[in-house]
Amino acid sequence: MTQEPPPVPSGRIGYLLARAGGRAIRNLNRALEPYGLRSRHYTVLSASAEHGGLSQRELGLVLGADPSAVVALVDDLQRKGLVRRDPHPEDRRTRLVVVTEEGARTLAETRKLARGVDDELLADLGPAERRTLEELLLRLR
Amino acid sequence: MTQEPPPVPSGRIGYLLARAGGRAIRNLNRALEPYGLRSRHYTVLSASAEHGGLSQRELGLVLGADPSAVVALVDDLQRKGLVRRDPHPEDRRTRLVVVTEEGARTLAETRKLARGVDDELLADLGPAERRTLEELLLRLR
DNA sequence: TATTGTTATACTCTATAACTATA
DNA sequence: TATAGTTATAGAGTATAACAATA
Repeated sequence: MTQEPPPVPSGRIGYLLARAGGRAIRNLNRALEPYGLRSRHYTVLSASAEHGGLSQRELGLVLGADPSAVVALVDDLQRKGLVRRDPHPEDRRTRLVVVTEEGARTLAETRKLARGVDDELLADLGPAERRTLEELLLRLR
Repeated sequence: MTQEPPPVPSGRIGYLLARAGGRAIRNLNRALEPYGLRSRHYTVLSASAEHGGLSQRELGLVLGADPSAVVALVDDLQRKGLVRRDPHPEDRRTRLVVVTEEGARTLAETRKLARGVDDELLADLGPAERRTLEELLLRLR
């Protein structure tokens, strides 16, 4: 019976990122279950709110997801009354995803859950280390 | 037409991790295509080689995957002759996943690809920053 | 009783191609 | 011709439950 902790493949930053990221996503999914939402819904909601409305193409870029995947996510949020699809003032092809008042309320509540998941993930890091990590992550390609 | 780069939801380290990790995984999958392998196969190969043989249960912990998912991955690698399932000397339930000579050769080649994916991801970071990032990632829960 | 590996299965995610309406 | 959104669909990935062999 082996007792050692599982080893980690050397020189694989991508692997470490994906493993920790996957864990964070799974934890947030679990936390969002009572709302009938998943982490990607939260990201759509959060990104739309911060920008005051985003096209679905832009949301795809934020999520790193295919536009076809965005459609289903926005459908879900719209069905729950958390976002609207407004016409774009200049381009009639484009539809702006705008957070409703109820969406803003849900966002405020779920943001706490998202922060909680991050706090758990980063529990062993100090505030300065946490900032360093975030800064480095933002500079990845 | 909006010209700004897509914004990132604030205070979401888990999100940043998952996004960068997902990109790294996709890039490695693409690079491994000529070998008929995917990034999870590479991780199994790499972890087994470093430890000199791992049980499938341990591989599941390394991958952060269900044991049932490990079975299929090891099946694939065994079919290609890159790993063997050896009996465990002390526990007859357990089967040790051991890298074959051909597996070691494939690992040496694909390791270069994995390093290349990491290098691309980290192109904007200096060596010290890169070490810092890796160290912080290893301390995440 | 608990654990390792296995199978089957269902569900989610992701990726692709084709279509429409607009530009 | 190119782009935004949409639909349908196939393929990966993930999770769960049940089972046999072994502890």
